[in-house]
Order: sequence, then C-alpha cells, then structure tokens
Amino acid sequence: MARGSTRPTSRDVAQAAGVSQAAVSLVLGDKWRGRVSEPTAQRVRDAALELGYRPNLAARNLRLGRTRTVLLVVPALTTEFFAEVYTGAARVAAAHGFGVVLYPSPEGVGPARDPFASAQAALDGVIASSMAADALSAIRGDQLPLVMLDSDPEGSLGAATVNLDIADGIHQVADHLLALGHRSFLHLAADIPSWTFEVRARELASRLADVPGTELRTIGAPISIEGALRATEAALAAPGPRPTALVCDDDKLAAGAYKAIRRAGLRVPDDLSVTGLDDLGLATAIDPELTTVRLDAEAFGERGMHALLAVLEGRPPEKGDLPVSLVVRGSTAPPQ
Amino acid sequence: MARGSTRPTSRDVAQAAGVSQAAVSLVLGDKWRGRVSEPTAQRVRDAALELGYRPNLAARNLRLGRTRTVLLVVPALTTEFFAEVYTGAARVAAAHGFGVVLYPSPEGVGPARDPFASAQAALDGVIASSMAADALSAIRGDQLPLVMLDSDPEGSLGAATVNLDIADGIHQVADHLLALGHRSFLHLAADIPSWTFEVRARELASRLADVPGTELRTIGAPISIEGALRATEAALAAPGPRPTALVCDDDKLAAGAYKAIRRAGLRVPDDLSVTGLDDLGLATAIDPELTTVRLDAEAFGERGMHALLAVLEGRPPEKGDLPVSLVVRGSTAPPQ
DNA sequence: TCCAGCAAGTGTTACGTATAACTCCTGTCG
DNA sequence: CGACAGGAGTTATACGTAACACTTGCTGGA
Repeated sequence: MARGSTRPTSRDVAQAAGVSQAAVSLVLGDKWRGRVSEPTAQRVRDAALELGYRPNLAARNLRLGRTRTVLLVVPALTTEFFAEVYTGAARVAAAHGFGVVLYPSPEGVGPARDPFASAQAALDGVIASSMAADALSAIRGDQLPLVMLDSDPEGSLGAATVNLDIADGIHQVADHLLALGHRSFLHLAADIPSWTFEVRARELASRLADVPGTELRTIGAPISIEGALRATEAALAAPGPRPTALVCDDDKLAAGAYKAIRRAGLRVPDDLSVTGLDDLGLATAIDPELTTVRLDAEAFGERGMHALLAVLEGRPPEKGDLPVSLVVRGSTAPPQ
Repeated sequence: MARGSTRPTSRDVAQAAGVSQAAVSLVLGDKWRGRVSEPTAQRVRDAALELGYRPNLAARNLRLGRTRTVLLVVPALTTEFFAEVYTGAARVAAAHGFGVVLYPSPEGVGPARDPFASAQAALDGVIASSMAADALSAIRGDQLPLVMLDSDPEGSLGAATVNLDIADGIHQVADHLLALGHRSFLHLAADIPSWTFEVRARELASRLADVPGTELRTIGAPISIEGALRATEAALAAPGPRPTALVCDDDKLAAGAYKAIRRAGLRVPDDLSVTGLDDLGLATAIDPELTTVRLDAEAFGERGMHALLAVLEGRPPEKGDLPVSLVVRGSTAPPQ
C-alpha cells in the first residue's frame, strides 16, 4: 500500500458527503434510481472525486465472488501473433466490462507451469492456446470456465474450442505448389507438441497423397530462426535429390530457412520455393517476400473472448473455424 | 465462479481435518512452527489436498492489504523486446513471491488509457515503459510505487528510473560509421514522443557535431516496416546528394528501410550502410545481417523488477545504466 | 506445593464492499 | 380521515482470510 496515508474507502466518502456507506455504494454502483435523490447523489460523486476514491477491488471481488477478469495463456510473445490475439480479446472484453490478464509461458517453448501462482489475480475464466496446454490440468482442477485456442475439438475434455481453419490453409499451400508443378516437398515442422502443428503435418501429407508421384520428407526444428537455420542446413546437406518446395510451419521458420538456403549458395525461389504460415511483418521484411497463409489474429482473439463470454453466461459458443487465406508473394515459383 | 458446487474454503478444510480455521491458516501459511503439532499439520495438509483447496485470493488480498502483484505497462508486444523484458521481470518477481501482470498498450503506438480498468487485478506497484507514459497520471493518482523504464531521470517526478545506456549505443554506432569514413548521415527516427528516442536524436547529433564536415538529415516514421518503407522511399527520392549511412532508431525500422533501398535499385551496404538498434531476431533474418546495438532486454526487466522491489521495501534502487554493445555485421561498410 | 513457561491449539475480529431488509416521512386516494 | 404507496435513506450482514489475544493442559524448577 502507499506509504504515509492509507487510501480512502467508501466509508470516508460517506462521511465526507454526510451519508451512509450504503448510499455511496448505491450511487457509485449506478443503482440509485429511486433510492437516492439527485442532489445527494451529486454530493456523493463530488466527495468521491475530491478524495480521489478508488474502490478496493479485492473487497469488491470478495463480496461479488467474481472478478470480471480473465486470463489469456499464450506461448511466449516473440512474434506479434499473440499480441494481436490479445488485442482482439481485450477489445471484446472491455466492451463487456471485463479485463484480460496475459500469461505468457516464460521460455516460449516450455509449457506454462502454474499460471495461478504467477497471475495472482483471481479469475472468472481462462482462454488458453493449445501451445501452452500443460496448464490445462491446473485449470480444470480449478473448474474455471475454459476456452482453448487451436486445439483438438475432440480431445479438449469438453472445453469450448476456437480454431483457425489451418487445414484449409495447408490445403491452399499444397494446391498452390502442386499447380506450380512441384512434386518433391520438404516439410519444416515445429517440434512443439501441439494440435495446431499436428494438423499441418496431417493435412499436408493427406493432400499430397492424393497426387501420384509426389514425395514428402519432414524435418523438425524449434520455432526460432536459429533452430530453423540449423535444421534446414542439415537437410540441404543430406544426400539424394534436393526437394523443390519447402513448406514451413510458420513464418519464423521460413526466415531461418532463407538463411540456410543463402548459405548453401542457393536462391529462393529459383532453386527452392518456400512457404510460411502466419503472415507476420517478418514475411515481407525478408527478400524475396514470403508466400504464406494469412491468419487474422485479432479476429481469433475476439472469437475466443466471445466464446468465453458465452460459456460464462451458459450460452453455447459460436461454432465454425475462422477462415484463412493464401497470400502469394515472391518466394514460390515453378521448379526449374 | 464454478457452476454447480462452490469452491472449498479454509473452513471446509478445517472441518475435514477436525481443527479450527485458524489452524488451517497457520499451517497453510507456513507459520505453524511451535504452534501446531506435526501430526495435526499433516492432517490439515492432507485435507486441503483432498478437497482441492485453493485459497481465495480476493479474500487474502483484502485481509493483507497487498497483492504481491505488479503491473508491467509496455507498448504493444509486436517484437520480442518487451516479451523478454517481461521474462526477466517475471523471473525476479517469482523469486520474491510476486506475480507480474502485463498491460500492453492496445494499439501499439497510442498510450495506455486506463491500465486499472483493464488490469482489474489490484496492484502493489507498477513498472512502466516511457513509451506508454500517458498512463503516468493515473498511476501517480493512485500513489502506487512506480518504476519507469527508459525514461528521463530528471523529469520523472521522483519515480525511480531504470535505463539502458542508449547514449553509449548511439555513440558506438556513430563512431563505427565515422571510422569507416562516412560523413553524410540520414537518421530514420521513430516518431513516437518518448525519452528513449529523444536520446538517440540528441546523442547522434552531438557526436557528429564533433566531427567537421559531417552532414545529418532526419526523417520520422511510425515504428513499423510499412512506415519505415514509405519514409525511406521518400527520403531516397529527394533531390540532392544521397547519404551514405542510414542510422535507424530500431531494427524494425531498419528492416523497412532495407525494402525501400531494394526497391530503389540500391544495395546494402555498397550504396548505403544501415544500422539498427535492439538486436532482435529480425536483425539476422534480413540480408545482409544488420549491424545493430544489442540491448539485453531480460536484464532490463530484471533490473526494473529489482528496482521496484527496492522501492516497495523502502530501499534506494540500484543506480547506473545498463551497458549495451555494438554488434557489427554485414550492413555497414566504407562508402564507395 | 505452586507458579512460570511453553506447546497446541481456539475464538474473534477486521479488511472494504454490495445488497437485502428495515425505517421514517410525505403525499394521495378511497 | 386513515391507510397505504412510494421516495430517501439507513442498518446490518456476509464474503474468506490472517493474525491477535486468549485458553487449556502439562512439565519443570524453586
């Protein structure tokens, strides 16, 4: 608490305005129509302003048994993707009188340990990315209303899920590369266990399986430029015919792959076409600009918050995946 | 709160263990040495585990008058810089039993409006980046202990400040470019009003003023790849001799400048040397890799949290700026 | 023998708020 | 003229926790 004097309470305001504490609560809680006269209400408001009164949230939360605060559990914020998810969620939340507290999994890769020890705030609900899924047990233990982002709709133990249509995105990537004439593919996969990445692998393999004469190899890498660089370098140094198309699980991996390709003395897209997924700012910062799948992160966050509000009010959350779209840029071309 | 049954309280645990609520509080609060016998304490712990008891934080906060939670106010998390600041701050906080709640200024550029309406958590203190300085008035109004990051040590109204030695970083950049033989400079400045950017402009100008025959022009841009691209394009299209060195306020601006330079048919570093500041992952994702100033964001966050803890305990915070270092890569070379 | 001192607890209270239940007063209608 | 409806408040209480002050039984020293 502040040094020196203590913060004014509703009782202090009441005394200053010459009314009871209950009247202050009524007026400031906007529930005074027909209970307090207008002049008195004004006196209370003036006194509150004068004293710089701020309600004690701990007391209010205790009294009401709810906090109007929700937790957003995300992997580390090393790209703007989850920052935008937060923006969308926070906007919707604010419109409904809720606040959003962010819990970024500390090291980016490892799962969140105990979001409730760290985010000391008491919570009404949780929105969690499947990339931080290990927090799930603690959350379920608390019986908190839960919405999962990009998570297996079947395996989420009844929690509501909000998903991007990643499968469709991967299909579009595959179709685009196939149409260009590519037949030999390398998949640079994120080596984080998460449903969203499983979908990429499954859908890519399934789409290519429909086309006779295609080849698909897969390598894993941690989601970082360094990690992708090393994995791609190793793959390019491997014996055998070089693939002509490199499908990356996200834009950051693609940026790392670019570096490996340059170091190997090859060029994008002449020697190797590359695709990403996310459409971060990074996608247009690298040269050539990256063909990638655009995800609407803000809409994702909005939808997540809407779903959580629905759960909190006992309504069924909206169904259906969020659409994504392929953005074709300079990193893909027909094989030589 | 959870649907169905209500959460167990310390009184429920007491009843299950056959002791008083006070005993439960003592045992679980780890203050029972010499007050409760070991067997009884164990019974209480078992009962708590059995019932899945979690203390009600609102009640605890109300009782104790503090929350062991601090707020970190940052500009939007569109780069990993503030994500790392958070990581550092959260690590130190956790070691002292504190939690950190993040308040990212919604739109990235605009200042935070009311961090306390959104971050509903009750707070013991605040760490704020100077880039979100408009929140200051609300914070001061609440008399909350405050630490400012990268803020004017003189003008911060007595709040503790923790700064990176940006001035030294800019000096190193200037000296490096001068040593290479550059005399005609362009400064791509972030057009956000913030002390940290004022320092860059001031120190660059002052260093160049020491060397006769140097020229310095400045252009402003919003901190985004698009913004930097447009500003740099305009500058390159301007009449008069082209500068040979482009000093950017941060790496993101440098990435945008790269694009403008490519579009103008020029090359880095042959036609134009470019420098950044931050040493984000982006710095090595672009080609050629960027000469930039490395900031230790995690150490920055740690230092910020240490300073806040010091303020909370009435100790004087550690003085002195955090060192930075120039990282020379491929984007700088002697002028042709 | 008696009291001090300690272990092992229990009873009670306060934190600041929101609200249900109550009181008092004034004007109006049957 | 009496009763009653509503306006304008007030009083009292509970939310769950932490901690202060107290009790009880026992042991050991004078």
